[in-house]
Amino acid sequence: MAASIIDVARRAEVSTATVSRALRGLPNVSEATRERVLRAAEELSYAISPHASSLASGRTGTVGVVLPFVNRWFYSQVVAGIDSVLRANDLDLLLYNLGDERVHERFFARMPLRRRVDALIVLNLPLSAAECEALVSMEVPIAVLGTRIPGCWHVSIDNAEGTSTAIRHLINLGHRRIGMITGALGDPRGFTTPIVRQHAYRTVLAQAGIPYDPDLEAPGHFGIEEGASAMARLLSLPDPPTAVFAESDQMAFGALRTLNRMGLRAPDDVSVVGFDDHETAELLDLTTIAQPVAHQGELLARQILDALSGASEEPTRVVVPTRLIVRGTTGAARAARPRKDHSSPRPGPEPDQHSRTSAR
Amino acid sequence: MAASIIDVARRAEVSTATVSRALRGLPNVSEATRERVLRAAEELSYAISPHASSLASGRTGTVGVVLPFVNRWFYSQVVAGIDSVLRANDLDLLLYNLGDERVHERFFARMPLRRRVDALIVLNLPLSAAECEALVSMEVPIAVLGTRIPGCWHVSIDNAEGTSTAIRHLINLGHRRIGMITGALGDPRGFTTPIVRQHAYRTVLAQAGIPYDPDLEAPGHFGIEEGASAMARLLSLPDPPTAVFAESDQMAFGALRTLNRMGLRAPDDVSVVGFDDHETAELLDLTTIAQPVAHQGELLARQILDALSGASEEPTRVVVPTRLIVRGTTGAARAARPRKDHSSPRPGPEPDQHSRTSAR
DNA sequence: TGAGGTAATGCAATCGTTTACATGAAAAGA
DNA sequence: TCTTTTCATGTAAACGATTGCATTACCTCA
Repeated sequence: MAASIIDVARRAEVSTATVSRALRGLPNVSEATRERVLRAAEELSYAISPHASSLASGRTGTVGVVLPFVNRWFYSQVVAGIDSVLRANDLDLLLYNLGDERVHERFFARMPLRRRVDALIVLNLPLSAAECEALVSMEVPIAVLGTRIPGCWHVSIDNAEGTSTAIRHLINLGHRRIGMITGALGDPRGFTTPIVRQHAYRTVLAQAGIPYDPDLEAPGHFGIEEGASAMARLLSLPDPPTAVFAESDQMAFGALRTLNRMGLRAPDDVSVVGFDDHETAELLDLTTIAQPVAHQGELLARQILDALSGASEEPTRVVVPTRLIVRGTTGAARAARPRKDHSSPRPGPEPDQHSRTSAR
Repeated sequence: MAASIIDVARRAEVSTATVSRALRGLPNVSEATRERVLRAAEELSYAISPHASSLASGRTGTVGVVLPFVNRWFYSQVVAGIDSVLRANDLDLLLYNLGDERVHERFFARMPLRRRVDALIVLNLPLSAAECEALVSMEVPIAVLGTRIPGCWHVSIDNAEGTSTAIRHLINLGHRRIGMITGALGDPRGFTTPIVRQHAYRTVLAQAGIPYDPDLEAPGHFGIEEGASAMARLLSLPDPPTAVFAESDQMAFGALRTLNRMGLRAPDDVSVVGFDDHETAELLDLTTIAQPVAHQGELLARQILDALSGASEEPTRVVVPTRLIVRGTTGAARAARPRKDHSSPRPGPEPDQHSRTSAR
């Protein structure tokens, strides 16, 4: 049906080898023949068979992208970034959405990307050692966002730094009772980002001489609803926080909604800081730690291009900066206790003893 | 390096044909041999070469998804829906993001999906007749969301109905000066959805005996920012609207922000209705027309499965219902004029003469 | 016992390229 | 003028499956 390279060769009166070379712009083809071939291909509306080509050449022209949730703002943004640079280099993008645990397992049981892609981009996936091993054994370049896999290319933000900045911002405002709405900490699969952030949170508090209180860490699974209930939990504490750091804007949104529904206001009653600078953060006037999302996708794709072209032999690791964006949901701690005062009157404000820098 | 079917055949002491059949679970293979083959494959950690397989069989096991913006909430949601059912049927998803005009053109110039996918899913893309033709000429089943392409499978919402419902809701609340923040109407590429909605908007107004005023239609390009400035434009009219219908929640968000910044409030000063029921719509208490987004993706994928399995010969067309969700941004029209009253005192309220139903 | 049927397997052509190598002609150098 | 180079092109062997068409062995039934 569809024309094959043989038809083109016949029509241009050359061999298939020449057609192949001419069409791919390889050298050692005379201008005259090249043109003849191009014309023939055009006339037959010839389309190369990518599969035959891959089979023969061993290249697939395809990059696999594996991630947990396409439909979340963050990931879709990263994918867009990846797509833009991949596309510009004529690479196809094969998407694997492994949010569902079953799908995840099945993926690693069957490794459907084996021999199907020239490279792999892994976004923030929680992986067991065996799973990392499985990916690495595909023997293609791999670029990873967030997590670390030995021998792979890396892009990430400095989560510890970002988190510290957020917490220090709150401390500088005089807050001492600071809650954190954590990400998927309970998740048995173990995303690493939340762990790093939690650690930074604790460290900064410790540095500021603020005692650690496990009750102030409430899990929300990066969702709006979960963020909302996490906030509800925090507010129901005998000694509720005067400020809350949510490690994603979405959870912060949920938190704000809870405040609203309880008749409280940010920052008057509780200050709230998010993470990401989600597109609606500005809308809700949310103070947040911004990270360049789509840009990270572009960087990942660039790394892949480098790896593929052999431009740089050794995998690189790039850390992109975060930035504190102060908006309307954070403010100075009030001297008084927020509303619900059961017990334990708080000791005086005594601000800023340890903390110094706040943001860049 | 990697084991091929020949190695497996040798090890299991059968022919490659038998290996192929055994591995794919075809009949006419004795239990004993099948097991032997399976074991051999396992031991060699054999992975089939998808390209060789495609080349020989003519099937690719891949579905192409072509869309304008992966990073917008709506599309990422649809993609997630598609992915879930495709994945469950072992089909791969090749993503094509054609937001950029250049990329779009290049796509149609080179048709990189030709011979590369078993089927195509097209999301809401503005296509010229020639482009439709080009897609159809790929001779694979095509499922389309939103737009219409003759001979293809279709999923869509009833845009006219959804819009009418929104507008009638406002009319029933007593509004007579109703603005619309339209989508990509100015876009030379011509998305069809905005056109349908605009038409419905005009029709309902006409039915209600409300005179048409072109100034009340402000373009926002489905973006928050654009929605915001569209609202600003509407408010700066000599006789500004008392209610505004934005044909996407994102634009409605922008509109709300503008209201906020100008010190106005919904619904007290202006009622606002959105479209989509975006995840943050509830957060902002936005009245909106809800549509089942991920579900539409699933439907598209199912259509493709039907087409591929030959289950149903004729392409089908499914229209999924929308639903008015009344939240806090819409309210009864005030008798008085909103703030800015330059000229033309409005005639009395005279509500609901024509309109009847509001929602289901 | 032999014809006919069926289930399991093998043979070999095919899918449509790429690419190492061979070939020949023309250009360059001696 | 006679080697060498260099460049354009062709030949044919991969690449790694799938599948139509035998072939074989074993049943079944008359």
